[in-house]
Amino acid sequence: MRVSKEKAAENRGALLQAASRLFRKRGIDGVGVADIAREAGLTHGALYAHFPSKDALAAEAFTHGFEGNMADTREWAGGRDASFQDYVEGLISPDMRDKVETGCPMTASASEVGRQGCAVSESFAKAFEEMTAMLEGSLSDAVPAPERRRLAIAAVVGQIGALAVSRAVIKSAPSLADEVLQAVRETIGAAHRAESVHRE
Amino acid sequence: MRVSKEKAAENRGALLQAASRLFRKRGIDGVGVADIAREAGLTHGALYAHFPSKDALAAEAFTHGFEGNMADTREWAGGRDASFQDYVEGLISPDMRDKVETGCPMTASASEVGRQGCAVSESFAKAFEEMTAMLEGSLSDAVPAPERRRLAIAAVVGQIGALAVSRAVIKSAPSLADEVLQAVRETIGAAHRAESVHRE
DNA sequence: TGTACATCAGTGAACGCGCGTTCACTGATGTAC
DNA sequence: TGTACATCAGTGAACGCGCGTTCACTGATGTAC
Repeated sequence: MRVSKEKAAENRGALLQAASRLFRKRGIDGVGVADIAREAGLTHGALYAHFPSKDALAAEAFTHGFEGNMADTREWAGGRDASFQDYVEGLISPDMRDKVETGCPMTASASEVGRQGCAVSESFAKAFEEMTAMLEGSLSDAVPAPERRRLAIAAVVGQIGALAVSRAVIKSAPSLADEVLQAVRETIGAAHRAESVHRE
Repeated sequence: MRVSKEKAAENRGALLQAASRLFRKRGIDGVGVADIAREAGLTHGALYAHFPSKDALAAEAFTHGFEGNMADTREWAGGRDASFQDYVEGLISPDMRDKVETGCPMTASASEVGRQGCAVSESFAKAFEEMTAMLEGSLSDAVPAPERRRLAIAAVVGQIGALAVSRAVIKSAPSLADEVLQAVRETIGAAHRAESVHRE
């Protein structure tokens, strides 16, 4: 039965939200379109009125999840006027590791994206650039411009790698899971300090 | 029909080899047991004479692939008496990114392992420790002992993260794919230099 | 060494199930008069 | 504003297919005598 434009837009949003959450939790290959539709309170047929295929949904859901996560991060950072070091401490932490379903989709799906279609790869690349720009902006003038981008890229990669590894080993080696996060935080901190020009 | 002990052991090895290669290429959820058996020249039923379940096979295949990759790396490193910097340059490179099927299983499956069973997590943790120990051993006395392990962990995480990100964006942003590798290499290099004690 | 037979690696059909996608249909919405 | 009707979001059965796993069976291997 037909539904109002507002309701249709709302349903589309619910599908994106459900897809985004489930893909992060169980992986893109680990979730079926029926699961997504059910969580959004619809049937699987309705999904195809909004998205041409699962792959197209995956790409949009990736962007949707990333934008939501970026908004949360910006709010968190804005409240404390976050420095680069604040970002590194906040993003590469046990809290972030345990927040899979609402956390960063790049981290949740890093090693799967290369096997998905081109649309998902594009969503990932855009998200990576946006995250990098945010971190780059948090670096002070003490770090010369070219090294700013380099450090920002390394921090984002460090977050993605550290959270993925920490999640991978937490079932069998919980203390290693925490050690990994700390090691990456400290190493990025050391590189940050090394690249800073101190003139007094 | 029954088969000689030697042939059975050989078939088991072929199953592990096929599983290991396919899991790296298409992901654990992206490969069926029939695909694996077919590549090993057997039928899917035979697989269950060697492994109790797909999950158990995945854990063994992970270790198998990792051991093979470690042997290759040790041979490569032994030939040139590799330093920490050599490892970083060699492991975080476009060559390694393009070598998915025979490359490091940790890198190929990083974000999927957390969703697999405990056996796979254990294989991952063991592999991570082994890789870390190898890199730690490559660091000279110029770096104090506690920082050696920290740098080694960061380098392994850096490799896993950098290759995963590079593979994720290569379809849509090839130049970013290379930039990421270089940025991580240089940042680990900077941290390495910063942690080295220079007494003259 | 030769024979009888238990073992078991491997086969292939079958199990129930969930997958992504399609499609004829429904009926409230939105529009044209 | 009231009525007639085209639109189309959503339903649910059905499509063909592949999934992981089980199992009765085969027949060469390995062993006991």
